[in-house]
Amino acid sequence: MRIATWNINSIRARADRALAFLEREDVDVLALQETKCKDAQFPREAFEAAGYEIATFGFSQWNGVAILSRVGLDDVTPGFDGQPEFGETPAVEARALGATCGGVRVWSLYVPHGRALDNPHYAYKLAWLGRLREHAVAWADAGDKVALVGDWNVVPLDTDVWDVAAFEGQTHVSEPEREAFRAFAEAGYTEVSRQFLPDEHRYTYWDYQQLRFPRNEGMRIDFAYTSPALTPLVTDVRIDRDERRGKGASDHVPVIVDVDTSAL
DNA sequence: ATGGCGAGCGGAGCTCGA
Repeated sequence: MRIATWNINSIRARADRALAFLEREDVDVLALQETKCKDAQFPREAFEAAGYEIATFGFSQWNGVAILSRVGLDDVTPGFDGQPEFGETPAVEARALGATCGGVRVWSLYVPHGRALDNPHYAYKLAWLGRLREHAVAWADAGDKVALVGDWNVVPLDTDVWDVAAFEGQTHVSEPEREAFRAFAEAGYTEVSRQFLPDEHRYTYWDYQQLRFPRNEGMRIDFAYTSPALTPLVTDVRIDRDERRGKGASDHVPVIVDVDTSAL
């Protein structure tokens, strides 16, 4: 089974690219982030015609997550219990969606950005990751095969960005964020993109501005954490860097995880 | 060259992103 995760930066602007990607890479399950639409606005028809079931979770033009699957889509869960809220009128944002696909519990995650170290969004980000980790521990203890995939908005290592000094004092590289990210590994999860692609300066995101992609000045912020029961079944991970090329690309590229489900 | 912000909303210029 092939699972992919992709911050697509608007599904309506890039439905064609998503369809081409699914076909090109023969993807079974696609976790999307930043769909940027309400559930009713999601362009379902083209994906259904291609053989996918669709679960969406979106309230507005902000955030939004979805899961497409052609290997089953069960127990769909918008958000996780106790998910921290944000906003003037605090509310759960559309940043997490769980579904069971072909024996694997997949969570499409769009971790809050943080905005700045002194911004309330930063505390929100840390609380959000902390609460998710509590669930992750319980799922691992239960022996579940869990894939926590998405845009984590954390740069775990200095070598996951072209010039870490340029990010001094900013979000994504701060120690509390890195600690919150590592906490999943300490809970027994394995970030399998690192396992299969350990080389430095291998990015999943390049800003639209300042020729970041042509200069290969990017960041590695999209990851796939697998639970102890799932990790041994992962046979390969790839980053589809070519998806960043050309007109109309998202600023993120897909991360592709292959799972041996022959025993499931 | 793989390219110089992009998307949504709304109908200009703002918010958000990382």
